[in-house]
Amino acid sequence: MDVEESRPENVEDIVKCTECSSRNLERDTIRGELVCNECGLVLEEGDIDMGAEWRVFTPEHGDSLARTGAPSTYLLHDKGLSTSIDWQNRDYSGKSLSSSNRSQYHRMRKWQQRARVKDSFDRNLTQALPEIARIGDKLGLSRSLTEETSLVYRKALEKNLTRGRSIDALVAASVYLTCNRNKLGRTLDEVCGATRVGRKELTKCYKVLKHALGIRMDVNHPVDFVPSFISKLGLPSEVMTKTFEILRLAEERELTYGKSPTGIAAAAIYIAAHVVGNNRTQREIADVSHVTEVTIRNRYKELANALDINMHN
DNA sequence: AAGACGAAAGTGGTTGA
DNA sequence: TCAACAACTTTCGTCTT
Repeated sequence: MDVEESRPENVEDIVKCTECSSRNLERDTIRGELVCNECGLVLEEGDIDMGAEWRVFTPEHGDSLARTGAPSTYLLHDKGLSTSIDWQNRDYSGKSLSSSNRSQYHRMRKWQQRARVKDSFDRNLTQALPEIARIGDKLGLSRSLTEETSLVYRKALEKNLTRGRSIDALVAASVYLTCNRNKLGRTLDEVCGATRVGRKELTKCYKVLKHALGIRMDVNHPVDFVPSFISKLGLPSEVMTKTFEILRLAEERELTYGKSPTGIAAAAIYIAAHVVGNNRTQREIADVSHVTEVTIRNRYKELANALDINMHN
């Protein structure tokens, strides 16, 4: 019943040495270790030194050395770098402003707004960037990836690719391109499903984008999809290792050319799962890989025959 | 009953004239 | 731009476990 007991031990909880039970412990902030002074056992390591790396003699001195602010980000149309003027009519100490000052601030705010979203470029971005963030969230993409996506989108804007195209479609294409470039193994349909954009429009935009930005993309390989599929199927890493082995052989023997990489990946996983004894049905694998059972069947027969793999065990 | 299998017909993308 | 083509899908009846 004691909740405190089940709580995972954190650094501050360690009060006794596990070796000699001494309470004479010392935290070495330079090395980031918690050391027992009696027997020398290191109880914790890899602790992060939160201190500044400079020495400060007066408070003003400290302020002058600090160089952090809010992080710059491509996800805000002005990269979060522009000044914002508070809407409250108070000065820095919280006192109300005089009426003449108030009208002055009103004018300043107005011009600030105009300067911030100054042209169609920025207006476009203020629409597109939240959409990128939204899609990224839906697809479970990392922060750095959405940042990269917005960078791609900015470049697309600079090349005037929006003319005659919807912002949403271009955003979706940017997301898909960034995913591909980083070998995330996201399928076209997944990206499609996270947006309001049709499949056809997306592929069209994607091609234009790729061409305009001069990005040479090596074709997707089956291996790129494996980690994502494996985790969706809840299969152990053992199966992943086996799958990679199968795929390596398959590429060597040129069994993969002209075939859909997702189909090959799905088939290899199907084989690997059986070999390892952690079976999944064709249906289950078909669902996560977005290919049909028939395709998995055709591919896995080919692979198993060519690589001489016995499935029945 | 569930899963695997394979035939047949249809669809969308690529290629080459 | 069009036809030919391979890969893939959908559908469905049959076989196996």
